[in-house]
Amino acid sequence: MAQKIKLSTIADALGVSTATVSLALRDSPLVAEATKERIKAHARQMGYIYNRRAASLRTSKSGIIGVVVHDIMNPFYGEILKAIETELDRSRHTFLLSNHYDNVEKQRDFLDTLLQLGADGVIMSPAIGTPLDDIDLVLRNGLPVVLIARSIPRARLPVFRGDDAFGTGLATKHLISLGHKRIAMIGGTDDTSTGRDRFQGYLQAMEKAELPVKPEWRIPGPRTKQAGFEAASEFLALPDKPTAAVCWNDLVAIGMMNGIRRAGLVPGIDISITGYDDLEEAAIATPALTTVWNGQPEVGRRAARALLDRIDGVKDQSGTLELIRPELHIRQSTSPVKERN
Amino acid sequence: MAQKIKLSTIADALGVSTATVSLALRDSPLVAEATKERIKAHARQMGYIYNRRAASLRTSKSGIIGVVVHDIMNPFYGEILKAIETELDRSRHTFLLSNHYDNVEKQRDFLDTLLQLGADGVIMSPAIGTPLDDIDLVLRNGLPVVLIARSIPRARLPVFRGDDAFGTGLATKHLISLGHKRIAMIGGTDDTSTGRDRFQGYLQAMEKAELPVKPEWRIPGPRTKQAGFEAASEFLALPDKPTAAVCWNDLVAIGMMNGIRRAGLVPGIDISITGYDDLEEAAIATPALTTVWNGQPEVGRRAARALLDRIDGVKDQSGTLELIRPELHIRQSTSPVKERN
DNA sequence: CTGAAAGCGCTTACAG
DNA sequence: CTGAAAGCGCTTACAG
Repeated sequence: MAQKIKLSTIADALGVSTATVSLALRDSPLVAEATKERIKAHARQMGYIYNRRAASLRTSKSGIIGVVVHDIMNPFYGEILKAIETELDRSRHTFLLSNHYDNVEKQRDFLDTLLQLGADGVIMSPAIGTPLDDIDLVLRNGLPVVLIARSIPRARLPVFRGDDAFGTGLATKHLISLGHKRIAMIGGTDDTSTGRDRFQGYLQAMEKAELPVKPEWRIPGPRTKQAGFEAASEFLALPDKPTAAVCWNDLVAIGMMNGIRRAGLVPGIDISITGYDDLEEAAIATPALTTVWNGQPEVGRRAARALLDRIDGVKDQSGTLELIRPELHIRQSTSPVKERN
Repeated sequence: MAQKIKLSTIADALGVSTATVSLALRDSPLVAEATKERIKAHARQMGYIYNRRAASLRTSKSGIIGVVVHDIMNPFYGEILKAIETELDRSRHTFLLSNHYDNVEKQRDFLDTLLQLGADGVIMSPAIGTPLDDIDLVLRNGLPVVLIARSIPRARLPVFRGDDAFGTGLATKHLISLGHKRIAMIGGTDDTSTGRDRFQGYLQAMEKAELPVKPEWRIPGPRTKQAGFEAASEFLALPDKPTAAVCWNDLVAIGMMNGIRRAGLVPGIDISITGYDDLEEAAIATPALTTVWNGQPEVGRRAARALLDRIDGVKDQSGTLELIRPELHIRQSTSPVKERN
């Protein structure tokens, strides 16, 4: 590997100062056009590599934005990340990604790394049980935070997420309108705002229709395809078996449809199923999944925009809560009730 | 936000030098135990944040390892990433992730960022058409590179991937052993080593069994569920319709099974299907997918290990090619041929 | 339009 | 075991 080229190498070679080279490479109007061209050409030819650590040490801006979510392999987050990536690319920020797997320690390590690297901001879907102290530490050190998908109780932070109660309400009412009376709610946890809200939306819709809700009809827990698949047998063994299920998300719904089919029943005909999120996969599942669009691209885009605005000092909207309004997408996994004994 | 705490703040407060503080915080044996404790306690109490850019500027180590793949939303890469993450966490490296979407420019931008940040190494599944020059630039600047999943022709780099030709050979032979004679190969591109190898494995198995291969039976392109779903109708419209399909990967296979079911046929009975990769999802698809295990955890683990060894100067194994031996996992999506019409 | 100089916050020889 | 000093490679007032 050749001798390291730095600003002073170029400055010396061309007989100018490092200040001029620095300015020229960043296209400053302070440098004469001809000088600029000469410097840029030489830098290119020498294979000069800009040292961002040095610049960052001096300016205390790093161009790094951190993003932490539960698990990037979950397509729900994947779809949000794609939107964030698109926004950040446009602003030439580098984004540093991490999973916390709902492990508060792991999340804290990552936030620490961001602080050490002098990150410009962080977008996070907070781990279950994130203490306010962890957020305070970050804010005290001047790192702006924007939340996605989940809120943290009592934290004054901008948050972008869907209106979960409204969403499961839509799904539940849809099933009720198809004549279903015994409707289960499968998956999710009451440890997150999302979990509580989705369950509430279902409960309220049932109550409003004056339909009874048996405690056994709530099978909490499942959040993945695998878990949804396993929950199918539990569901099918329920006494006074429900004819429909509102699922926590599309993954659980798709897993459950697979499980139902394995048991010899036809999902969408024998049992109606709704999902949540409207992942790309929902439309090509068989039967195509009736689900609630949860605005992933909107969440990602707006969160990234809000953070960038904040970094650029455009505005400080701490405490903003933007609920994206979900939409019901009706497909083939729900159909009029067909009473079976 | 409070005054920034730095080494000298602590040094001044305790009446020692910054050198001592620096050493103490890194637990150097050069500092007396009592002094160390005093310094650490004070640092903790003051909320000191280590400035990694400053340290990195001085030491020219950053603790950052870059990882670029085609698309992290693809669970094949997701499963590899999980293994890499586990290895790197252990060594306290931060990993910087990016998708290149097979866009050479985007990949180059990312490599550039890594160079600017003084990354310690990079693990990449190179974009289609990656020029040797891009790799040379990175190597010339002292950044070690390890490849996963795909090779770059003529690049002397360690690469970790599955033995693709052997793998599709396994799948094809399995179908032949079930009596299938007309077997299609769906998806993948001949623009990557992987694509060429998988097609070759299929071809060779067919030839060895003296079965004819019609050009129409090769439907190149699909690599996602969506595309596999769409390819189903193309497949079903084939003249002299095949009774089985070797699919590029599990995503294509699962998409195709959905498409076949939509057309009123039963995948696994009417048409036998094989996947590739053995994603977690393969086992819970319905029917459960017969597929080829492609060693994602092994690929990730070994690639990370190799890079870390390289960084620690343990060894330089440029040119190593580690082919992980695939295994056939037989499930319900393949069954003895049942001639129709 | 250009240059000389200071400083960002660390770590590393070197001296004691 | 501890300290004084130099230097990593930039950028930013400031002066001209």
